[in-house]
Amino acid sequence: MPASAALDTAQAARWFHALSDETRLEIIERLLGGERCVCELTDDLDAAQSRLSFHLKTLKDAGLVSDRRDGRWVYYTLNGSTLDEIETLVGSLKQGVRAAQKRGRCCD
Amino acid sequence: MPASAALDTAQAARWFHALSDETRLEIIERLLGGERCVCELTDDLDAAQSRLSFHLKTLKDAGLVSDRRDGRWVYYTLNGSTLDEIETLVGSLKQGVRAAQKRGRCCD
DNA sequence: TACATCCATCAACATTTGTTGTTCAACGGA
DNA sequence: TCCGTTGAACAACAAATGTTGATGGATGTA
Repeated sequence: MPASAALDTAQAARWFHALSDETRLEIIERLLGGERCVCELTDDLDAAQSRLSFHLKTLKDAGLVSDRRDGRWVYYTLNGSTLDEIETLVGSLKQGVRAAQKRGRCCD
Repeated sequence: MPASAALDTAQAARWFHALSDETRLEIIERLLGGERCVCELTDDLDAAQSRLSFHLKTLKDAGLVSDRRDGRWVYYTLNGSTLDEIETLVGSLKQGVRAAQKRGRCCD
């Protein structure tokens, strides 16, 4: 196994892009408190419904949140397993840097 | 102390945005092998120099890489400590989700 | 059935990003 | 000093992204 497995840059870019917007991060912050429906989020964030719908779709397409319909409401939840994968990815980058630093030190 | 300290969404968005582009991720992949000058990167990635300069600036502004001039060359390195911070951030989100799931399970 | 609410989707627009080619400053070698 | 190389910065353009307001489908209630 190589020090850092080849990075799936396309997947990583999708994940990080989903996380790269302040509105979406604020949504995530709210979802840390547990499941929320869109109407709660529009209230909390004082944002137009279509705007939130757009961002929720972005988060959903990236696999960061899941939705569940209950009657008239759609509830969104954070997807823990995707966060796991992202943490693993960042961790492996970190490890790669450490290895590179070690090599740098020994062979300069 | 709240389950998850308030997220610095502006900072987080800056970091994730820097990581949200495939070209930049490929640069990072190369830097995992250690310090590289711009000319090596243009060769490796077969990209225009001004394009790489643009992406390197983005990475540098986000604090993900540092540069060092040596004569005619400028060498870029990954910034391990920023990756640490990002990993911590993702980790704390993850922890937040777990806590939320527990709450969900017990009080439904 | 008629009506209100919740939310996804769409079009139009504004803003932000990324690309390409060019110019210019800094540096080292001849 | 003159010349070639490295890489940052800029302008012009192209493409992607986010915002707003409007529409319509699905659902629950009177």
